[in-house]
Amino acid sequence: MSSDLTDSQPPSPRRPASIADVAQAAGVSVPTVSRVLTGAAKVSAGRRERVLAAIEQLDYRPSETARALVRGRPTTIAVLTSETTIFGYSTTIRGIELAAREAGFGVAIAVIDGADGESVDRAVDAALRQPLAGVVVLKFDPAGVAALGAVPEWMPVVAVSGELDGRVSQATLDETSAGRAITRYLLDLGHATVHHVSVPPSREEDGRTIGWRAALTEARALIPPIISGTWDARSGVLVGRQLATRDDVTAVFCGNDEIAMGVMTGLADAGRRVPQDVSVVGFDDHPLSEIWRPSLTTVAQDFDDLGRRAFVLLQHQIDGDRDPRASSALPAIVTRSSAAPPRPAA
Amino acid sequence: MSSDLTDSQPPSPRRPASIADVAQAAGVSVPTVSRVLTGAAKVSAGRRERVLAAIEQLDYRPSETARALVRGRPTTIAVLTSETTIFGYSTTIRGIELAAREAGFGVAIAVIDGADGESVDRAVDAALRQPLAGVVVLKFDPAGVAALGAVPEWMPVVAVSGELDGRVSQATLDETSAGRAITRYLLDLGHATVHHVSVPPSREEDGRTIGWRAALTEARALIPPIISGTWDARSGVLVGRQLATRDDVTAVFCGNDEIAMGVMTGLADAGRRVPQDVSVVGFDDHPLSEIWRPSLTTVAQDFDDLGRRAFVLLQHQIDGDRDPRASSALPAIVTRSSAAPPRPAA
DNA sequence: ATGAAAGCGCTAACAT
DNA sequence: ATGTTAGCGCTTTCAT
Repeated sequence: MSSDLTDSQPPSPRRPASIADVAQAAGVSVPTVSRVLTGAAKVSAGRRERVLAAIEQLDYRPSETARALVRGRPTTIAVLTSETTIFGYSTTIRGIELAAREAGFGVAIAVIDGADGESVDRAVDAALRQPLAGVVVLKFDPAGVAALGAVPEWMPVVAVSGELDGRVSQATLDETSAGRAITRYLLDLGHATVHHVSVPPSREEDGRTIGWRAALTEARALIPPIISGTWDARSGVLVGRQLATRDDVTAVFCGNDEIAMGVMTGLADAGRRVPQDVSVVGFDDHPLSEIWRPSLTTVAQDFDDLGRRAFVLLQHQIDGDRDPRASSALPAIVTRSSAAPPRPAA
Repeated sequence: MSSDLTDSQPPSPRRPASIADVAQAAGVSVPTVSRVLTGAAKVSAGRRERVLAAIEQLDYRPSETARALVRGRPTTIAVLTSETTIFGYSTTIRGIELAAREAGFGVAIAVIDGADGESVDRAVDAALRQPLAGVVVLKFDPAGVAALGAVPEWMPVVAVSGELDGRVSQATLDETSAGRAITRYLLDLGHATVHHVSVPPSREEDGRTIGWRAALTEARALIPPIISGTWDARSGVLVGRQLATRDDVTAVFCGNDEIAMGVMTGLADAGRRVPQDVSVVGFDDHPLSEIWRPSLTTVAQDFDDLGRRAFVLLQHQIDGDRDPRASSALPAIVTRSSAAPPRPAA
């Protein structure tokens, strides 16, 4: 006798409907609502209908927090990252998000402002203030490395990229092999050696740099000094202009595609042609690499998949697997037009 | 057969220590432990010491889940977006995150897979399962528009970009004025008219398209049919090749920089020079626009600031302000090298 | 099949 | 300053 459906529009409250609201609206007990929600026990068709209708009408969504409390496990994971706008980062994050959602987890994101202790702690603290089932740390750079160190022992965690550690689960792309392969590719084209413009490394030396050196060593080629770039493509332009002044530079392997584009621009600004005068290759397979002219020969990293694998690893941790696992994949060379055999020496 | 030799630590309980365990170990009441944890009230030095010691000894960590449940005031906001990898989106998200963290809020991110009802509901459900203080919807596209409609009435919400609505708080960039200004710029350069390649609009017609038409109308210029592009720069290449076959096209205004780069590539592939034969301008000021050759004349949108403004608006809503507010800013033209006066007619 | 009661771990309101 | 009493929103006994 209480719930006529006439009061169809409740004065939109500033708070979400609770399970009690639904129970009252449907004229059943709270556990009954819970039962239709979870399917834990049978509910008569009639009551189930009324409950479903009430849920619909009140736009009710169960509170994951309350569920987490009673079930003992949160359903949100956090991604710790220093960057969200760079192609590799954002694509990895998307991969994590997709995989997490399929598994019923939400994703929170915490941006680390810098690699210094205070910035890192602030970001990690901010992230850990919410109930978290686990954390994925994007360890593409020093800030990520620092962040990983600041995550408490007891928190399930997986690192993405970076040096293989063995003490923590890790999803990686085999940059070393890829760097070696693309350097080898340039060498096989006939270049005497390959110059290298690095991106800010997450450790002493990035995998791609290590691979580059390995290929050079194997080929007994001269190992030129590394040129340090930043994440900003504009730094590549400067490097390109520098390189244009040197006759001995015929092939350049850049730490990522943005830098490679910058280098090509700098080279072109100074009148050198790519690939006729200088071959340039990148790393990542940025969406614009194909559009760029000459189109960029590069290494395709499957960041989406990297993110997915990271989440799978994290789920193992969350499910109680204490042993760190590793997941690696081999990036593939994408041959386009920015690399060619060197011109015969004058 | 009971215990391994390695059982050096206190009998590691299968469950983490609770506040009750700490209270018991310290010989105080549960609220007292809570008080030293939160600092909500004074605790005598002696008891505080014992509590701290017990916490240390039991390796106790407060359950964020329980805290979240009891506090009621959520400290997380969610960002609903269909994209995380496109420059404008990811930069806006970063702006939101930074502003939110400064204010003590965490940021969850929910990706909308498509504009259809089911995808939208899934994303909104995923986001709303955790306690949320509010939601920011990135309404750059149809999926965002749909998502905004799926957010419950009672939830504080702000829309970013899109058509001005008045029924919801909204942070925007004045695309219409900007589109009009850059079209005007091309007209003033001497072009008879300006062709327009649009990006997928969030409504019938994007602000930049409206501005473009307005400028053309004001100048009594011919209004050519709109060419529809996608978010993929490669579609721009195709458009560019098409355009290259037409003698009447001397100026092209593209809906974003990636498309503009694609169009320039298509034009160049077909032997047309930019800006000598055709002027091309973009929208957004993508980081690579400056590196591109010829460097791209475009409209700089301050997405970071857009994100910040969105959060400020959301905080008003969260603080109880029921009235929708609007925050707008005017993007600025960045003059570079991809636009020039038309060649005198043959 | 259903409701009443208990309790997850914590903080807040109310006592003292 | 400290303990006692109530919940937060939900699931899970345990009766019926």
